[in-house]
Amino acid sequence: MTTGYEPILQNVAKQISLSEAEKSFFCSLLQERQYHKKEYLLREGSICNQLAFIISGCVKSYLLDQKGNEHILTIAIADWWIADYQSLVFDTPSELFIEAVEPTTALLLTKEKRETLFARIPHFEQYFRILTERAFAVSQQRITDILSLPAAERYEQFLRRYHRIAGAFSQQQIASFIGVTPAFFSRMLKSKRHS
Amino acid sequence: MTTGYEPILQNVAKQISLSEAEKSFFCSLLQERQYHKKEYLLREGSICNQLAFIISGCVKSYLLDQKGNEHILTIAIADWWIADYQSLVFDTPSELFIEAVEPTTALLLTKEKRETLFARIPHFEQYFRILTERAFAVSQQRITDILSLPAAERYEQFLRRYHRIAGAFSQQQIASFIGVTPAFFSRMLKSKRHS
DNA sequence: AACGCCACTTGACCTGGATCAAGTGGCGGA
DNA sequence: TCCGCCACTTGATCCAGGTCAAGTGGCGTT
Repeated sequence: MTTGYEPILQNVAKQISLSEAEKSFFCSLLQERQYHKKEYLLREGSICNQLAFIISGCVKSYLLDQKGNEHILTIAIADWWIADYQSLVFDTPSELFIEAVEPTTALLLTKEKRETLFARIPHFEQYFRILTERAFAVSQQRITDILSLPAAERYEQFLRRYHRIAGAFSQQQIASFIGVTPAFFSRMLKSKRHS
Repeated sequence: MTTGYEPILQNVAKQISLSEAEKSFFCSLLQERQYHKKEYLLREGSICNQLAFIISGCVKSYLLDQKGNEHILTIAIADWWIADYQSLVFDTPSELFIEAVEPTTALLLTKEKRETLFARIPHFEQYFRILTERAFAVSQQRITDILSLPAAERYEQFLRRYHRIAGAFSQQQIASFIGVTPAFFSRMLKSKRHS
């Protein structure tokens, strides 16, 4: 085992405990990959058949609407998994792009290899169950925020939840994440400053 | 075993197979409960410590914003699970109400009993992993819909996904689910009719 | 038959946020 | 040092959808 797998093993260890042999088997299923800034992990139209665990860097998933506007669905940094679950779970062509926001290193786990993993080490079912339950909870919260809060308060929420990484994102990206245009977002910040 | 557990056993059987003893143990953890129309399964402020599997009837989860407007987060009918995952997973007071839309029968599984279930029949980890992955995928889709589609198209999506149960809901509720006011929704339907 | 209730409709007006186009300003490259 | 690019700002105008208040109409009760 090289040391490159330490971050993911630590992440797994927070939920379940594994023998050395199991760790080793798990790591053998992963593939390390580097992405340069703006490189795609997934393109609209293709089927998402893998999950990516971010070792370093930063990644976003987004869709382009009819007018070509970008809407960011998720942001992932080190120690997070990212995938298009819609496509992964239902085996349908993805509507999303997943793209590196900065130079990024990730560990890839294909759908098939994940099945192998579940078959050999059923404990991983628990790991992914817990992870998905959390992701689902966060996703539900995002829906209620969008439905019930004005843009300025959605921005507050964003700052509360992502302040550690807010610096890595341009205003345009943050605007897209909270669901407003860059122009409106700029005005919003201005009105915040003198108040 | 009474026959009241058939629907949930069939639902489980779609994902995992169980021995008779396991089925019996699983059912022993469930509690059946009836709710009349407008009765609450969960109130804002309390901690959600159970999941509900709907046997018959119909249930909605929603939040009330500062102005008292209702925003429906999810709709659940027979054969679906419902809970406030935000509250369940992070042990925080719920911001949601969960309420019966019609007379409803549900099977309740508390958080603690679910843990017991996982400890005794680890296979249930897989069942809940699969369920949660689907729920998460649907939830992500809902976010992209809200971010990228105008109200009329969100209504189309609603009809596509829930047409079997659309009849059970008043216009006000549908309006709330797609995220518009009843007044605007009424106008939207009108303009749809002569076109 | 008359009443009350509740869902829905409709009109007049308002507003958060979008659109489009013209700046400004900082910073990296040759 | 100058240029070009790119992120951000700002102004003018527009529009989807909200708000509020006054109907309409169906249906269950007495």
